[in-house]
Amino acid sequence: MKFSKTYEPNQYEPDIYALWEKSGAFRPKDNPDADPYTIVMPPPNANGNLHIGHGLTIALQDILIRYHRLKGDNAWYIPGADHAGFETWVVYERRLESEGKTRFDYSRDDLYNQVWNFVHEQRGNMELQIRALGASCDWESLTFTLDPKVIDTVYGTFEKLWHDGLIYRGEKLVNFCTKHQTAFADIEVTHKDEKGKLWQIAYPLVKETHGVKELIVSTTRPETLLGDTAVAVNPKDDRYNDLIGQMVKLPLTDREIPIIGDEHADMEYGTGVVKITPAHDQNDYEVGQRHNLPMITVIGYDGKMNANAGANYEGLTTEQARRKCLEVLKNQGLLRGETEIEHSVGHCYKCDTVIEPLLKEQWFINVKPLAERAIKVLKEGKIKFHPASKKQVLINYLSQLKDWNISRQIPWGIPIPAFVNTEDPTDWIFDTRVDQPEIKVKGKTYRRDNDTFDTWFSSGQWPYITTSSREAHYPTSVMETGADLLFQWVGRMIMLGLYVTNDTPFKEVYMHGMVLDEKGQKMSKSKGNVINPIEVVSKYGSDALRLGLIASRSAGVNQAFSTSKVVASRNLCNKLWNIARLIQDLVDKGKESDEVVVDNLCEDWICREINKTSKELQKLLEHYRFAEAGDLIYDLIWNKYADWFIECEKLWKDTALLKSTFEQILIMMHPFAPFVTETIWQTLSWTEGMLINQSWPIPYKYDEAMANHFDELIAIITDIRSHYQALPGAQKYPVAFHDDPLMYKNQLLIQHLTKCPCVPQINLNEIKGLRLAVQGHNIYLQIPEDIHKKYKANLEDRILKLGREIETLEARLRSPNYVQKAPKELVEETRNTLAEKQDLLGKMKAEFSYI
RNA sequence: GGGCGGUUAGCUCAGUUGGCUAGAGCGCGUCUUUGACGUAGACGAGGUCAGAGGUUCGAAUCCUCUACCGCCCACCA
Repeated sequence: MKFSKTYEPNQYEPDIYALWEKSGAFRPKDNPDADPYTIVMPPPNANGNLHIGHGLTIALQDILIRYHRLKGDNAWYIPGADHAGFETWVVYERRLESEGKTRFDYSRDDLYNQVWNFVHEQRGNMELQIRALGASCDWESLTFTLDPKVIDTVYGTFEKLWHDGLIYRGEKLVNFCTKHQTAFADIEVTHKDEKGKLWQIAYPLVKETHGVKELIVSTTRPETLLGDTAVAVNPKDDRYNDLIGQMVKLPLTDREIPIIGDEHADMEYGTGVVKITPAHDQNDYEVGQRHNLPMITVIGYDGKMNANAGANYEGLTTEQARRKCLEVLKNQGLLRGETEIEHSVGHCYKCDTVIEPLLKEQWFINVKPLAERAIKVLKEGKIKFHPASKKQVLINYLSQLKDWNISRQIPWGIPIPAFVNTEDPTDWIFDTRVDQPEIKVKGKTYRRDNDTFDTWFSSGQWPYITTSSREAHYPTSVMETGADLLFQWVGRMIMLGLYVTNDTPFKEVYMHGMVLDEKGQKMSKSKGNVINPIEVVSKYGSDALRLGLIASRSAGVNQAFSTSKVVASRNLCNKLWNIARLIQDLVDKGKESDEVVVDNLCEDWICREINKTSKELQKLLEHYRFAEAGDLIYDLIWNKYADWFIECEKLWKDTALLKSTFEQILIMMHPFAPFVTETIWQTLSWTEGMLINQSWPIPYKYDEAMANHFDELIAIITDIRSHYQALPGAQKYPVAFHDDPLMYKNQLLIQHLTKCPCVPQINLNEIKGLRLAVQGHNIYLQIPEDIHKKYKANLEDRILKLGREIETLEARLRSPNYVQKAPKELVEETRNTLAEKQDLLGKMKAEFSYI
């Protein structure tokens, strides 16, 4: 294979990935002397396409995994696929709808099988996309969330919770979507602030007391009046507390309901009287529990008023019922006013239907003991968070967490392994024979619960399920996922992990923010601003996407996608490619020598820079500072290696060192740009094996003084170039020096890098021309006097600038506080710098006066 | 109502424990057809680090307040 002029990612990426995969490079090495390093991939939806967020998540995880693999750890990156219960079900139900069918046309088992086939038709796509992103994951360990081992573990956990009394079945108010016909956990409900109305309605007292004839309640939902079973006042409220125990006539009905005293009634709000509808409002439900109030359900699961609402209202939607109630109340003179308010309304996160709190029998987890344990562990600092602030946010959330409803009324998911006695609805048993609608136990018939688990109940167990075949890999090293999943997923993994394994599921958590569109807007299909990562890959390459995504991005912060960053990254890959092309060329033409000898300034210097970068890179990656790490390697490759070292080596042509340094650079760059680095490795004539399997570089030996000298040379050369650019005309003038060993030894190099005509050594009495403003050197551009005069303004600027710098330093040293209190080295350094600058200024001024 | 985060160059953003001349990419200006790369090279311009106060020898960085902008949680009838 040869190096083409530009790097064409598409030409190599699929083959390179196949090479890795076939060779088994993604499998953990299981080396007994090495440390395990484990990342579990948050499983993408099995039947979905990857979005740009997956691009980021895989980039971050794969950088860590490849880095640790190079460091010699037993790196294990475990891929997954999520059956995504509700998400997938919504997609499938839409498809049924388009065929004119509904879920009620089939049995649950039928539907399950249909969706199973649907998902398996789609599934390969997602996996191909993960490959295109370069994820070096162990495909043999791929776990699908409906694999038998997952279901077994989930059932085991359910059983354990059952036996420990942490699972209960109860009729409670649940968040119900009347379109999707299923309940949700609290966290799945999207709350939106909306404009609404607050109506005041009079409830007449049955018996006038102390001159009070009626109570006025305020409500945003007049239609629920039909289900009221009390009105509440605050027991401390002197206006009303002597009415407690009296009855009011419930308008629109012939019922009489009691006035009760309860703290829930806020004296400050409205009239201080609140209607209580235990069957349709969470607060009222709790009031109802405290006061043993009857619960009257007036809204059915279809979202329409039911028979309890009375013949006038039955069959109406809540919206229609609301209008009718208001109209009748108005006619009866009981509607006493309305005010505009803004209040928060729960919506289904998929279809936006208003979530109806409805009474339903469901399985709940008593989360309190689980949450308390998680809080304890978090407070002890057992799990490190990035960003750190997320830890407290999670603790706050867990502290107020309510019991978790894990039942879902959808057929796609893990069936709940519970059966009820057909003769006795309170007799539930645990049994895993969920493929049978009915079972017989001890002569009694039990019917299967047709509900499935909340997907997060199984995902919450992901770390110990996926690592079960290699126990040393649990707890996993780091959980890298989106910041939006802190409560939904991370919190639950911690709770369930502690409960089932007595250990935290991971040692650290890294959370990335959302990738927004270029304008900083959230991406969504409806806005049409979605960026497809695979399109970016095919246009710029997988590495460019990866580098572009991690650039300038810090933990937990939402940030816009930037095409210009992807382009810059693509250019970097091309740069690396061309460095390879040049080095290969030099190697081909050079003589055989494999001994690495560091004998030029630039060589000491590049060895030092590589060592420094390697050390710093390790530190940054261990602290999850991906963007800074990316910048650092960029700077090494482009600004140091290519711009200085390679330029110098065009003269020295030390092929052994070129080979060695370039290999080190490829290794360090590999986690960030796996494809181009491996492609280069496979293309170079002398490299063996695969880059992915190499070891992190060992530091070079070099001479620090030599490296420092090269820094001086850089300053000198830069100054010369700067003058060439600023001087009138395009003429390049000789660079003369006096009493300057560095210059003496590097004449050739200076000529090569500045294109100056010559580098003469001169005597003291020959000094003339323009002194370079480089401390500790006597270097002069030999420019004619007339040019020198024309250039006067520029020189004055330089002298003034130097003067300002000196003033700053002097002011600092004038302060006795600074001299006494600042660290000694710092003060010493300031003094030295000042002296050098003063010396230089003196010389420049003296020489300037000749003009 | 509670909590979290942001405000740094024209744009998008970095800036770890306070330290000397505040960085990057893109954009901008001038120059360069040097056989690795024009997806390039060289040089350069551009910042009162939102505002006010405080701590400190020293603050973009720590503390307090203010303004504006986001996000999350919460049962406000």
